[in-house]
Amino acid sequence: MVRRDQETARVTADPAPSSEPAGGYRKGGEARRRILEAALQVFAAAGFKGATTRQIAELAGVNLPALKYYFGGKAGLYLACAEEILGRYQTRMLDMVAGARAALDADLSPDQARARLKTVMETLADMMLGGGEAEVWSAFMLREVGEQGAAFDLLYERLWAPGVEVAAGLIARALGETAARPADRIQALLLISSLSAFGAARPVALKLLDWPDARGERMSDIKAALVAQVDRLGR
Amino acid sequence: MVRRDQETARVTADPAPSSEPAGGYRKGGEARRRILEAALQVFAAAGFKGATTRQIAELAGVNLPALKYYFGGKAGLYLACAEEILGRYQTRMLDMVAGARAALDADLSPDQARARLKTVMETLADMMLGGGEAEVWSAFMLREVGEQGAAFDLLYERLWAPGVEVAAGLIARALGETAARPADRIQALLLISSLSAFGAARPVALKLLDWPDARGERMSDIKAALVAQVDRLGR
DNA sequence: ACTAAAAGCTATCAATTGATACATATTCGA
DNA sequence: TCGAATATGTATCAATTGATAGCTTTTAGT
Repeated sequence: MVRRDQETARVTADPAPSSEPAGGYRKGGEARRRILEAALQVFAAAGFKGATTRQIAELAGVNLPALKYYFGGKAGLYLACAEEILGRYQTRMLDMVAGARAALDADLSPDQARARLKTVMETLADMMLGGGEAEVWSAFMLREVGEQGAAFDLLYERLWAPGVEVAAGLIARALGETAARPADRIQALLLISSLSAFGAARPVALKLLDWPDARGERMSDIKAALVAQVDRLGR
Repeated sequence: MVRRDQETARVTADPAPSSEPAGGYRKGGEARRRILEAALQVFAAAGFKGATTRQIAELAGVNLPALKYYFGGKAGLYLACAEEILGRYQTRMLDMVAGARAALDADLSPDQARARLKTVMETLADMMLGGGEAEVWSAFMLREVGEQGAAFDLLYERLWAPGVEVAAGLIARALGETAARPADRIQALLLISSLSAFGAARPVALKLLDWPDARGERMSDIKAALVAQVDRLGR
């Protein structure tokens, strides 16, 4: 599977404005946004290879060459999706992560660290499982984790590694340690990965629990279980 | 994506012996096994749609029509893989699961239940992460969980549901309950899903921990974290 | 050794898919 | 209003892919 880089692809292409078109035309940016939104959904549902450009174009309500025009091709569109997700995720999580980092740099008590970790996990659960648009982002990222695709490094450096590191730091502080040990990182990884029970494995989980969905009261049950796990860390 | 049923596919085909060929020819069964083995690996790595029949044929060292000859087509081969996995998994886990069930039916003490759950998790970790052939099976199943493909029902009924149910039963008993409550099932799901940190998300985990692999001493660290989680259940 | 069944192989087809050449339409600054 | 930049559309290509028709080779029973 050859995935040409977005830049490389656009060298052979003609006028394609990969970033936002300069002028701000009436319909131009609109089509670009619709394509990106459609691509997010289709890529999330089918992965890079499974998604077809025709599917995306149809869902976006544009014709096929529009994808090349705006993103240089399928690979460029995929990368643009990853960057879009990165931006949106950071917008949502930045305050919380920055707050946790600052608190860790200052003197955060073990109990405070534990409380913060609970909040982080609840927010993460809301985002990844809550039925909002972030659910699509999570599905996209989950595929990328498995496929080791073109966006892996980007998402790893900017999202996953910082996220796990903060969680590991909070765990370490909750246990009264000065810095995160490998065991803390393992616990952080296990904790975050357990969310996949209702993410990637949701069909199994819902069927097994005889739930129609994972909203409302049932979401509260999930969060309660997560909080309980945090509560018991190191005790 | 149209996936014809294996049987349907074989109606139009000619002499294809989907189950083991009658006679027991010298080379016949050998080729069939090689195809199945190759298909397991390729499907696990690329998913149903991502895998190509040519890839499988090449890895198996056979020509393309051999796939149709023995399995009726790509869809039939996929189903055969699922059944093969089911069989192999059950062979490995049956004793443990049956033992746990029997113990639950008899009077198992909370501490005994907890110890048994630890063993189950360690065995599961060895299978899913230990680098053996079962790792390929796990990858195959993980894709099926996400894609909700043709083998979903089969694997759910015969593998996932019984497995989670046993784990939930052990958790319930460990907590001194008489039967598994929904919260116990949730905990069981979270516990098992956390293994995906070193399954589907292994590249991320290894990079983050700066590990070359997850074997030997490092596997012990993972198991220790899992056992610790079980140890803290309900405490 | 002979025959029919079983197994294996080459060549090719039709459908799908990503890409793009090329024509047309729209927008906006002058 | 004119023209260049921008945007959208149609038609088509070449590569990939699953499938299979038809031929050859091997095997097992006699």
